[in-house]
Amino acid sequence: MGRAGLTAERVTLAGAELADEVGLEHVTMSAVARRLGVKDASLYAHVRSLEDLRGRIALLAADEKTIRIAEAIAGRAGKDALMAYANAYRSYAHEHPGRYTATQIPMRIDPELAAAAPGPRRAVELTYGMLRAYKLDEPDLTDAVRLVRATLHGFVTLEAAGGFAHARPVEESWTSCLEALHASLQHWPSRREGAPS
Amino acid sequence: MGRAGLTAERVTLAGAELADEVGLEHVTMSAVARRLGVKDASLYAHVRSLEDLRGRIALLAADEKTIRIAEAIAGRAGKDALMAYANAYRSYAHEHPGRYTATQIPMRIDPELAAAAPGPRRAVELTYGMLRAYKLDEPDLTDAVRLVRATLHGFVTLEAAGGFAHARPVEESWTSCLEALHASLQHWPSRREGAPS
DNA sequence: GGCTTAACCTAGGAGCCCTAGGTTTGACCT
DNA sequence: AGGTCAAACCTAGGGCTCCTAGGTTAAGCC
Repeated sequence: MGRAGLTAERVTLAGAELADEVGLEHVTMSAVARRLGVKDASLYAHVRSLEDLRGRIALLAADEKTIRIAEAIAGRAGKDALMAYANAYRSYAHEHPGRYTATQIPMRIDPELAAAAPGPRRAVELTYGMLRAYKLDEPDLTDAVRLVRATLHGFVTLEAAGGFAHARPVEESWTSCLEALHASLQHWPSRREGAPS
Repeated sequence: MGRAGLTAERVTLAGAELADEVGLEHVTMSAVARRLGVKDASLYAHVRSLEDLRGRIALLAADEKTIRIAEAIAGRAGKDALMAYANAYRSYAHEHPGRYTATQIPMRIDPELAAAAPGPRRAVELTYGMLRAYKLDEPDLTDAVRLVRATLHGFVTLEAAGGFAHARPVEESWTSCLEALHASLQHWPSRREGAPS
């Protein structure tokens, strides 16, 4: 039988696809190997361990998500940018639930591997840049970044976990929450006057 | 050898303790059995499966967390109640990280078991009650509940995952975010005038 | 004491992670 | 074209996990 042409990237991608289909917790070495038509032992030439594989999936997801967001907010500012950011964030989580949950694992990733991945670092830069229009100064700016990340992450994960059982359509709560978030940023507590539309 | 006097509750508690010590993903039938001085097969008389055990831990955690919050907000209202609620929420997550992560798992819990546990249902009631002082009407009220839950859950999980690497002390960001959240509730977008202090 | 129930056991199958060491393949070099 | 070498891929197997089936033992009740 011919060989599959495996590589760390291909293994990671197979794992990511599997994660989206069956959930990250069911991503196993054997399952990935089966999907690639290969024995599980063969994967260890490309990936150190299952945990390493999960870390690579997380890094891949971070990169993809960052790119999505960057495209979405390009050329926008203020409220426009916030909405684009949030919607890109949420739609990525919807389309790639397994990859997204991979990003929440406490990062015990190979440091040199993490250093090579631009995703996480760039994501932070994007968020700071997106908030620039609200004219916040440090340390308020960092607090605001954390509020935005917490709100989006929290909403998306609660939604995925089925935490919103009420009759009210989730979609409308989502836009309401974004409006409220925008208002928070505009009238940040420790600040005097308003900010852009 | 004498018998251990196992019961579903004791097994669940052992699992919860283990989860807080080593992380929920390392809570295994064998590990719980070892901790109880019993063979793993013996646990299946009390708990249907590993997933069932995880669900029971989640329910236990939901109950405990709800009680904590209820005690914290008793006799308070408005901003006072919001702060007490949030701090109780976060401190529970800090003290019981394993139990807390159990609450985020997509609930495939035995329905009749879930029906017997008052935690989740009561938690919702508490949150709605806590927000009463902000005088929001449906559907804004539900949206606000969702915003509060998302913000708290998001902040706490990002914090636990080591997502706040910046120099800014997390504690101060936390109070900032709560101030912002309070302001959001006070000036909810679709509403005219302000609300209580 | 006998009976019932439940608590706890041993034995074992199947699947998973990962290591050690062997074989084959493809690409490059002369 | 034939030789070389590193990589890709394999088989074999140990140890751990979840879970089932069926047997034994203790506790409570008449």
